[in-house]
Amino acid sequence: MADQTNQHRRRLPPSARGRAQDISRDELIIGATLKLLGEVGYNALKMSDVASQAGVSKATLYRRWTAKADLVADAVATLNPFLPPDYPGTSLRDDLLALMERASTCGDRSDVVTATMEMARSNPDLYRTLSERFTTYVRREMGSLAVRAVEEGFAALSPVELDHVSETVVAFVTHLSSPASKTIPRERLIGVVDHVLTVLITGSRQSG
Amino acid sequence: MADQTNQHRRRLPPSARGRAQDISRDELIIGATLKLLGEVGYNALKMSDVASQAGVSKATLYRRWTAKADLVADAVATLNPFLPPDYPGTSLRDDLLALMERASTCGDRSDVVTATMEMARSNPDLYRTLSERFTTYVRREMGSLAVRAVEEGFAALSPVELDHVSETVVAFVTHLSSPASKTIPRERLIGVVDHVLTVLITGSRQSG
DNA sequence: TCAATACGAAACTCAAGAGTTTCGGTACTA
DNA sequence: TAGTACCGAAACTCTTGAGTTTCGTATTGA
Repeated sequence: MADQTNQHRRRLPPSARGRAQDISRDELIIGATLKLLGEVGYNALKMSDVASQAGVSKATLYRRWTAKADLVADAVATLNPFLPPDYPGTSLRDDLLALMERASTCGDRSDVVTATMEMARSNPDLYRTLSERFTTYVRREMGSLAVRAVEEGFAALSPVELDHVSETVVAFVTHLSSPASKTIPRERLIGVVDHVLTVLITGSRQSG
Repeated sequence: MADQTNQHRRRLPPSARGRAQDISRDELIIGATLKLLGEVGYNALKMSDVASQAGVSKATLYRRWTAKADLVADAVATLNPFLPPDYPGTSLRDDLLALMERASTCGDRSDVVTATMEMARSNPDLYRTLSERFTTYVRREMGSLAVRAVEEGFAALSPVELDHVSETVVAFVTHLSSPASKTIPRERLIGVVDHVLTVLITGSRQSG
């Protein structure tokens, strides 16, 4: 599992001679970028705000990234914490819910989802990359859930069907990530799990 | 069915005396706005471009709308052609596909969907309004399709279930409206219809 | 006919914000 | 210890684009 994340890193290389760059500042800058990105979105994000939020000078920013778009691209690319959710394992339903919650919060940075949509038009490549990464993550997790579903006695899903269930999860997470509410109400996630995902996986709906 | 669309019209009222405004220019301006909005999105949309595209002077624009946001809001509000699709009526599947196609093209202006997402962050109210209108439209059409499904012998869907199917349609349409491709590939729509919507409505999947 | 307003064209004002530069000083390396 | 590159702070340049104003002309209602 090689890391393909660094493929498109846009951070400028530090110089060979002279005083070394303080690498710990990278982290501060990326963190500040993500925080502000979540709060105000891409267009309203100001480099000067990033600098002051990171406790760093603007010159330091531009010593590492040549442009705002590059910095943001690298920052968002950092959003890897697509760790497997803590599956309660009590039921398929509960596990699905756990997955939805994890996916919709992106590891505690839910607002970045809408910020990404905002960037989509001007940075289609970046959008595509993130979108694919996200889908891949969900698909992988859904695969393991599907295995468990079979163990619970449900008919197995074909790979194609699994793809569609995964896409459904992604579609709902992005759709529900409204810029209005910071977090997706839990009831809505439950509704999707009970009335959509469960139906797709088990192939039958309960009366109601 | 009163028209609630004009509720928030932001166009300035014309003066009582003096030369009358040429109302036919409104149409040109709105048209140009929608066209450019689809092409370049909201942020990159320039008022001067709208003016020249409409064959109108910038002064004329500002005689009618005080700000870019207002013009765009009115323009997007125009996007009412949420007419019922031409249902082929040959099968539930075909009708679903027709609905998906209609919804995803918004009456031939598919790009506006992604432009709307771009505006979501800075204009949450506008986004909410459009989103609700869209959902309402899909929900209404889905209702009539559900009736037909019952006639074909499928178990009836509860209102709650119908809501979720409708939301699924909306989620997929917005999700598939990538800024990359102008139109959503038909195969993808078919995939969603066959592997998601049909399953949700009929409550069973064919062997995959 | 006349006052009021619309129209296009084009020059204009203004604010915001990206990116740069300078400076006084610090830290690393050879 | 000399040279180089780092750092923060702050002033700076420049572009972009929204919104305004002016002017010469065309309409309209009274």
